[in-house]
Amino acid sequence: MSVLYSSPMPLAAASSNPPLHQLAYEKIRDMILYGDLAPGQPITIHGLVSSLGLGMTPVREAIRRLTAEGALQSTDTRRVLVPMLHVRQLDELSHLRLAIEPHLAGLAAERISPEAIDGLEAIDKGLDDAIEAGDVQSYLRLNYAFHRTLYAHSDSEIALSMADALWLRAGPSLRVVCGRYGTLNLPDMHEETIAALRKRDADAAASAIAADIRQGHSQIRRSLSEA
Amino acid sequence: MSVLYSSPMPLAAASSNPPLHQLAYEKIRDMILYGDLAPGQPITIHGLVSSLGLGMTPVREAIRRLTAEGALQSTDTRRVLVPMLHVRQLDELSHLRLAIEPHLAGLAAERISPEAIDGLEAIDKGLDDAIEAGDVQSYLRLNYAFHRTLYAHSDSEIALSMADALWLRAGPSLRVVCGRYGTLNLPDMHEETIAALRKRDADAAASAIAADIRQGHSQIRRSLSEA
DNA sequence: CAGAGAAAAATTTGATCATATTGTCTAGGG
DNA sequence: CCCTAGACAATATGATCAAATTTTTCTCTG
Repeated sequence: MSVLYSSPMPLAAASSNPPLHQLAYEKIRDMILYGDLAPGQPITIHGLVSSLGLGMTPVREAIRRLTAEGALQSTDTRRVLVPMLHVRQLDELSHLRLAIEPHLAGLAAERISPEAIDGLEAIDKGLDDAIEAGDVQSYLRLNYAFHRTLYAHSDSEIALSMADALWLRAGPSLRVVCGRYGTLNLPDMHEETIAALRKRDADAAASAIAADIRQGHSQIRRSLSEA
Repeated sequence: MSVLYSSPMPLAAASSNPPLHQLAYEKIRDMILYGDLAPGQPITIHGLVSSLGLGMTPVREAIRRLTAEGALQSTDTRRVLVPMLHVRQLDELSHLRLAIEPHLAGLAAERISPEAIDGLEAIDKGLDDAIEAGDVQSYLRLNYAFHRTLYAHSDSEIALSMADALWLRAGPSLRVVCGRYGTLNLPDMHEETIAALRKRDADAAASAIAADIRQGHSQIRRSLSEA
């Protein structure tokens, strides 16, 4: 599972701290991000209520939040589903990600510490292992972790939240690609990125991330046009 | 964006159609967008419940949604307030708006119809009147309407929703500027924009909107640094 | 009499509320 | 100055109502 709460107190009684709607949000978001929910799949509140073991209110609030972020879509008949990405929207996503993420990477390059770069390298190492093992779950988690961790060093709150929203929109489709082609032909530009970070070269870092995004999206686009 | 009710019956009885949480969302959003809520002002659920005359559940869901969009901010102590924009975040907003809105304007320029341009011109005319009359409410509404209407022609769902979110973040601060300086020294680049649209000149439209954004933000920045 | 299609019942699902529970802030006593 | 009661606000529950979908039933035609 993911790193949930950083407990300042090592003792018990930490489970009730975060509000349930927050917990529900994180769980559902992860389901979307890591492909447990397929594009086009309808979501029912009751289904989530029973599968998450939470009450109705927190789940509904989490759904509202995710809908606002574009991770879910509510139809005119008040039903909710995982959005299906069309080519048109995928191109939009590419454009927006290219407008935001390289910029974040550039800012991060100017601020990130050597230790944090080591951390990224460790993530990337795990990523390579996951690719070799064909472990799609881990691949998706670590790939996201790499980007998210890097961008977090940009110190740009708002842009970061927009990048998050964009990833949420791309998530389900990424999963579909992996399900179809496996993890083998998923090269990335992470090593180039890390090299740029070590040199504190903002432009190079931005370029590497841009290339990474282009690569990934061309995979998704190919997969989409075949379907 | 809002595919609300495609009424099969053109007659009345449409007041109960949209879900209350949707209604609550729109009302609160407008309060933020048009400056009825000041930056830093704390929000209480009960307050909104009684002032909007709605139940607690719809209001809560609307607040979650707005929080997800960055229009509201929830503290670690479970309290909600209108975010206060700091210079740092304002610069971020500028950068993001400049990355997205000129692009939307350019796309719109390639697609918009002459009739729609006339509509924009009418909005701009109303805007000038509002400025002369010192009517801040109308100014904010019409200024938003001008941009929003233009961008809607870009046919870019996702970017449009991000632009909306950015406006929501900037809204309260814009209002503060107007409250401080009135509407008189609020020049805009709308006429240049309209001219560019008539020529179907995407680049010129994008430049005009970029200039408009820079102007507006320099006003806000000045106001912020004085406070 | 078989089958297409419409009407109606049943079921599923979403929306909302009243209320109980839990957590947070505040003011006064130690 | 710290600590604790109580007032206040947010969170969460489960029940109830309404809308929508699916299934069933019925009728009418070929």
